[in-house]
Amino acid sequence: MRSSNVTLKSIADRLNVSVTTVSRVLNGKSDRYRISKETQELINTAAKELSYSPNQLARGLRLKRTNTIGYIIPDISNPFFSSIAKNVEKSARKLGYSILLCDSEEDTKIEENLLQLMIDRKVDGLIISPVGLEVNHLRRIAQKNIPIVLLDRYFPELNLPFVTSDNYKGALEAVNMLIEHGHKRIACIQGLVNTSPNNDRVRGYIDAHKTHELSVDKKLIVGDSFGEENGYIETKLLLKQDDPPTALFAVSNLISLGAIRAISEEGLKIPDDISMVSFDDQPYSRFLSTPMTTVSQQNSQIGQIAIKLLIDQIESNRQLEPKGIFLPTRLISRDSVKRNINLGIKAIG
Amino acid sequence: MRSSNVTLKSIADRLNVSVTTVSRVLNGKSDRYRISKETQELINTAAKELSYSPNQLARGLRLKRTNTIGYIIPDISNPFFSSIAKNVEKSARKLGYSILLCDSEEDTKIEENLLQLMIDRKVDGLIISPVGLEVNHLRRIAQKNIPIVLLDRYFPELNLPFVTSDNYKGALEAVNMLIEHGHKRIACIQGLVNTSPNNDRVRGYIDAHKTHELSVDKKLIVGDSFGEENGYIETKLLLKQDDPPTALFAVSNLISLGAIRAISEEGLKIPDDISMVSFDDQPYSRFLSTPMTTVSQQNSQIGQIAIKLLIDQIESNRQLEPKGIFLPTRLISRDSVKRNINLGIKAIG
DNA sequence: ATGAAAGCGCTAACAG
DNA sequence: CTGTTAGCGCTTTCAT
Repeated sequence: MRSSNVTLKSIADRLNVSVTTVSRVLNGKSDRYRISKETQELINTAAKELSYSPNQLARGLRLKRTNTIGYIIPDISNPFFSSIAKNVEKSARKLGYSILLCDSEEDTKIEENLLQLMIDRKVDGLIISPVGLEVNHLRRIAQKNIPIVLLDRYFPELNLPFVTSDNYKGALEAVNMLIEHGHKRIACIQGLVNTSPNNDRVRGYIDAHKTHELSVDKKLIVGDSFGEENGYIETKLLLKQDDPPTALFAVSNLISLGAIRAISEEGLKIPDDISMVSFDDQPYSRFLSTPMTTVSQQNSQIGQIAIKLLIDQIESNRQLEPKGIFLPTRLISRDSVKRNINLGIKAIG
Repeated sequence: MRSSNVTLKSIADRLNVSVTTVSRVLNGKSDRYRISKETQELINTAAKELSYSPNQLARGLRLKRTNTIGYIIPDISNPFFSSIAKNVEKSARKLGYSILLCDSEEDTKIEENLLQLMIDRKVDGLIISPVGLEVNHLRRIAQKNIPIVLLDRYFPELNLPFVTSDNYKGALEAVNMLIEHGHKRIACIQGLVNTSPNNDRVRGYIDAHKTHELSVDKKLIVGDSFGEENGYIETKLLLKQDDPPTALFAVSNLISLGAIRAISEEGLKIPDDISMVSFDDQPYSRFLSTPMTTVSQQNSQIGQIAIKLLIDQIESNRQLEPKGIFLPTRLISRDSVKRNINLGIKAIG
């Protein structure tokens, strides 16, 4: 029951023409094949009347082209990813592509299955924010010459185009600022370890110390996930240390939410008792009980650029010489950082 | 270049058997067709060796079944929708379905096109959070007997299954509480007018007044979109009124963010100068400068139930007797509501 | 226990 | 100016 089934054939039969002709007219190739005005008329009106619409499955099978893009994200409910997803979908749609969306739940195994699933569904290309701990499944894709663009997370050792924020510089700038405000014990609550955004941000954190000839206390680099829970737990522990940090560098928006929870539970105040800066600006960041100083990423550009890169690749039918694109971040100063008076001699700003 | 193309045929040729046999074995129908153990072996190993994986386009064309669900949302970057999307995708994936995701940008025209696009792609069913102002395109779908479930927004006049929060009761409870705290001039900043969640919430707002034999000042019901901007603008205007409200009922999380911005710009404090309660709890709600009293919805259940309902419909191959499911909300009290001392005589809690 | 053939709906090569 | 034919990769009916 469930089908309308107006096909090229049904139109052809009804008008006593061949499916070829119908196909040609309906695909705007009337001129190239010099189809008579009358048959054009006939076919067009019939198609409209029956509200014909081509079966994209059949079309895709024949053409080896589906106009759909596979999109794999580690967590669509994370506002960072969903704001990017918005622009990925929108840009794709404007260029005539649809999005097959899957969530890998930060699980490499799931990601791997999803990848196969998308290949089987014959997507024209892939945008993926990989979990980032394993490369081999991605390398396999690359070898199959399926157009692909990595988003947010990349692999230095892998020759694939990617677009991401300049996480290193963003972190460097943020931690520099903290140090210049007199902080010497700055904790870094990291996300998923060995993931490029994480590594780059931690590297920025460390280099900021080096620049200021400050040693890094390894015990102050903690955590292992981009989630809220991680921020909460690690902050709890940090605050219990013998020599607790005077400032916190939270590597993601969710981490900082967890950190805030822990800090307030301990009856402490930001920035009076502890200063804080967080990666990822969010619409609510400025309205938090202490408006948060953040490192803001260009979420809308990231998605757009990734799609453009990918569709270029698809439509030019050539492998892109793989290049990585780093987008600059912006440090947004609000109220969560205070000069550290204990030792804060060097006045600033 | 771009293809591996291990097909049933290529396996069949290599082993000198028919594609039929290969198909049967690989689909686990060996027993039913009494395929010999040897050929089974042969085929299975060959398939593994070549890492065969069926072309889902071909399969879908033949079977008229794609195991994909079309999902249309008005704004994936809205954390309310993205948290639902998380569970829609996850539940679908667990049951063997993929999600074709599109964003209608709260635009009926786009929504209509998207609907056709999904039908052409032969999705097995549809989950849609419709814009909600127009019904006809949805009615048309219903008539085509394509399984569909409405999410968040529904149409009383339309016989389609839906799942949504009990917006009426949620609003009723919230505004009741405000009134019982002595507020008599409560503004309601609404979302997209004539949309079911909006209408139900506004109705709750009005009925709360009726219950307490309080008249409703129409000038206090303002706004026209679920976005942040709307919250900002309307709050600005409200605060300039001759007899400004002592409390605000914001119909969405984004609206409340806008309202907060306006309130703080005017140098006012929540709840000292104005009380506030907002629909939609978010992870950050408790950390706002004034922890926000909210009406919390069961986002994860909503998505799950919608998918279950839809897949039931798909796999039972029958139209569901369309029923609407309303999920209860929960009022989370925090610090954004204060007893109104001006006239607040009736003490409470 | 296995295969041949038809067909899902479409496009393209070739033919006139 | 139009049509015939083949085929994309798969499943299923009907035969044997």
